[in-house]
Formats: sequence, structure tokens, C-alpha cells
Amino acid sequence: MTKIAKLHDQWMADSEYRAAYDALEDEFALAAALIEARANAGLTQEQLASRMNTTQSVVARLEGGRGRPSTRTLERFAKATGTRLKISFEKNTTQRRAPHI
Amino acid sequence: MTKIAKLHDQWMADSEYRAAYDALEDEFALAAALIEARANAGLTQEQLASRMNTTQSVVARLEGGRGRPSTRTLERFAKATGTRLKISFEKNTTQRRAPHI
DNA sequence: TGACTTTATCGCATATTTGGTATAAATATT
DNA sequence: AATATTTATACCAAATATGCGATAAAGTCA
Repeated sequence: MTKIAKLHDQWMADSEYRAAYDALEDEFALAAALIEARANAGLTQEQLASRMNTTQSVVARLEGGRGRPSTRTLERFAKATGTRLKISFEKNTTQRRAPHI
Repeated sequence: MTKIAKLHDQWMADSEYRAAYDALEDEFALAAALIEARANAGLTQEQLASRMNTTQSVVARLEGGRGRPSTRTLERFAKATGTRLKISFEKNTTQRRAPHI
């Protein structure tokens, strides 16, 4: 294990750090989904923004993983990309492995 | 087809009505997911609220399908119920049928 | 029925997200 | 390189969600 990975493991013991890390991971996952959906739709941020009745800066902010958008926004995003928003709470069967960094 | 169903079909042609209807459908889907997750966790709204660092009334509001919660709230809900929040944009392969009411 | 638990709703203060504009930064095109 | 296009960031006002207490409503059980 690298020094960094070890440090990470130690830090994960700290609940505050852990919470921040998990939140980050989720934000990335959402950002990735947003980017992929727009890519599949073949739209620029500007075009998508127009379909969502908002501005390009808002779309950039969403895809940048900054902030925690409301489901209202996600639904508009889904419609604009011709997709269907699906939100679910999955059982934590397998414990997530500590990622190798 | 019933008279009501016929009326419904006519109304669905009106974009404003249709948008409202779709939003409602999504809200119900989310509310159902929330309720199911809490049931699986075997918690009362009060207990869950405590784990989310909020109050019972907030949980009731969420499950009631009133408002469009932020992903921040959904993430806290997921952690409190021991589940993992999953948000995805699914391709609209088959067109959704008009539901029979 | 009455006591008790759980869930739903209301009003309002606070917090967060979103809209909009401007502009910087990055990417693509010629 | 120069220009055009696309994406990222900053700021502030407006819209929306959240926190919270009080209380109503509904459900459970003796």
C-alpha cells in the first residue's frame, strides 16, 4: 500500500472526512451521468440549457458537480435529453471497498 | 374506454396538463421509493429524521411527494436507511403507454 | 372509548439552489 | 496563429427547499 493510500485509510476513520469523501464520490457519479446523458443526446450545453429553459452556466455548474441539484432540475434535464430520470435506494449488500488511490 | 379515460386522453394533448401529469407521476415514484426504503430499514419517521439530523415533519413532507428534494437531502436519506442513492438517466426506448385510469 | 404512537399539515425563518449576465478558460476550426 | 465555438467560473437577485415548532389527523392497542 502506498503512503497516500495509508493516509487515506487513516483519514477515513475520521467521520467528518469520510462524510466529505462520500459526498464527493456521489457528486462525481451524478456529474458523470449528466455528462453521459448530454453526450448521448448530442447537444451542446447551450442547446440543452435552452431546452431546459435555463442558461448554459447552469448546465456547466451541474456537470461540474458543484452543488446538489433538486429533483426538479434533474427531471428537466432528463426531459431535455430524451431520457427518463430514475432515482432509487439500493440495498447495501456488498460493502463498498475502500478505493485504491 | 371509460368516459374518464377518454377525457384524460384529450387532456394529455394539452402540453401544460401533460407536464403537470408527468411531474406528478415522477413525484409518486420517488415518494414510493422513499417509503419503501424506510419500511425496509424498519424505522419510524421520527427515528429516521433523527438519523438525518432533521425533524419528523420533514420526512413526512418528503414521503408525501410535496416538493422536489435536493440530492443532498436524498443522500442523507439513503445513509439514514442504510441504502445507496442511485440516480440515472435511462434511455427512452419504449414509449410509455398512456396509463388506464 | 381512551391513552398512546405514528404520520400529516401549517406557518415562518433560514439555507440552498437556480436564473441571468458577464467573462474567463479551454477546445476546435480554418 | 487567429477566430470561432464550447465550456467553466463568479456574482447577485429571485425562487425553492429545508428546519423547526405546534398541532391536527390517523392508526394501534389496552
